[in-house]
This record gives sequence, structure tokens and C-alpha cells, in this order.
Amino acid sequence: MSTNPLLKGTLQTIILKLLEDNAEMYGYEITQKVKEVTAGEIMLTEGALYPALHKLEADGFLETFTQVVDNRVRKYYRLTEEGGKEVTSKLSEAQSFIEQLQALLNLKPAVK
Amino acid sequence: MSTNPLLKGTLQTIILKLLEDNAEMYGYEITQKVKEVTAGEIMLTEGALYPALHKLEADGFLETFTQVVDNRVRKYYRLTEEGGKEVTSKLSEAQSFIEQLQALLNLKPAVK
DNA sequence: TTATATACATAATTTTGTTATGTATATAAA
DNA sequence: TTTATATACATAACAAAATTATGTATATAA
Repeated sequence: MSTNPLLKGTLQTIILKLLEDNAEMYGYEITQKVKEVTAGEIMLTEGALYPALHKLEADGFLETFTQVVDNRVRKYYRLTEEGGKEVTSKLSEAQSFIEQLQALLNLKPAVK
Repeated sequence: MSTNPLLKGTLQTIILKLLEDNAEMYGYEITQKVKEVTAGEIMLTEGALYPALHKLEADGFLETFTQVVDNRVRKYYRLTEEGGKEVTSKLSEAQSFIEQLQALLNLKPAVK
């Protein structure tokens, strides 16, 4: 898997938002969902995803349970109550940042 | 100055775009312009800005000249020809990433 | 004389990725 | 049958790119 350097700082927000829309997801499922929704333009690396999930869990925003399917273990994540609040907060942060960024990148030449 | 973690990965693009719209800018001027355009929501730290400018120069995208105003040195930056191409490239990358990110963050619950 | 603004720079540290590696099972292809 | 690919997790080594802290220096307003 390869990634976009622009991803930095948005991975947690993406994970939290996916778990708001889908009550329970496991890691691999998240990579596939992101790949699907972005038509393959954003590909999560495992080296970024799993530590991010672990951190969100350690911070109390996610809780987990495991399930065995076809002899393979899946570790499911869901939002905690704290996590639910965090999504809202991170989302508004991200939306605001995107707006400011677009304002900057569409800048018209300044009038002297 | 304080910053947004979401800034990561977009600083070079912001700098290049500002220098496309304004032929010549110096570092401090860039911080003020970003602050102005984003109503204070994006504040560049010097520790991020100056190394980024130096790197863009080292990469051949920017060239510099200095000027003394009120006994203070200003180091002006302008795009090189290479830099001009880089803006276009970075901008389309950024716009595409923003679109994918919005697709992810506005996701409707998946139909099972 | 003190704080704030202007103007640059860099070192130490932290965050957050990439890349590489490892384990393990299921399944399709050669 | 062995090889490649997909599924599914994890972590270590490394790199990029920020933050935070510090330093130098001048101008100006309080």
C-alpha cells in the first residue's frame, strides 16, 4: 500500500468518521472502505492504520472486541461515548481547515 | 504562533500558490498573508515556514534576493521556472486530495 | 524600559507517516 | 503442489514535517 503525504493529520478523523457511519469495523475493512470510496486514490498503509487505531483506543475514543471468521481473527472497533464527541469535534476542525485551505489555494492576486 | 495539525503536508503547496499570485514575497509577509486570508485560523510557525522555504529553494523551485528596509533585512522569494510547474502539480494534487477527503468525511451509512 | 511587531534562523523534540518485516489462514492460479 | 494473492493482524526502523524553544537584531508604541 502507498499513501499520500497530504494524509498527515487526517487519518484519525477519517477513522472516527467511518466508525460514526458504520457502528463496527475492523482494520482491514477500513482500508478497503477508504480505497473504495476514494476510487483507490487514498490507500491506507497498515503501518499507519494499526498504530492509529491503537492510539484512538488508548485515548478512550474506541473500544474493541474480536471475532473469528474463517479461522482468521478480526479485531472490531466501535466508538465509545467519548469517541462520539470526538468525531463531531474533529469533523468541524477538518471542514474548517478545508475551507481555509481552499481560500488560500484559490487566492486571487492581491490588489496593491 | 500556533498551528493546526491538519497543516501537515500542505505547507509547501500554500507557499508555492502564494508565490504564483504574488511574484515576490518574504517569509514574514507570507505568515501575515496566510493569517489575513484565513481570518487567523491558519497561523504558520517560523519553525515550519523557514525550513520549508529553504527546502523549496534547495529543490530549485524558489530563488531569493535580499533587500534592506528600515535597517531590517528581508529575504524575498520568487518562483523559478521549475517552481511554476511545481505549483500546478501540487495544486491539482491538493484539490484532488480535498475532494477525496470530503467524500470520506461526508460518507452516508453503507447499505448492507 | 518594557512589550510588541518586524524579520530572519536553527536546534531539540514530537508526531505521524512510510517501508520493511513478521505471523497466519484461505483461495485461486500455474 | 507450490506460488501468488487476498485476508488480517502487528511492530520495528526510518524519514518527513511539523511544534516548541531559543537566539539575534531593529523599530516603535506603551
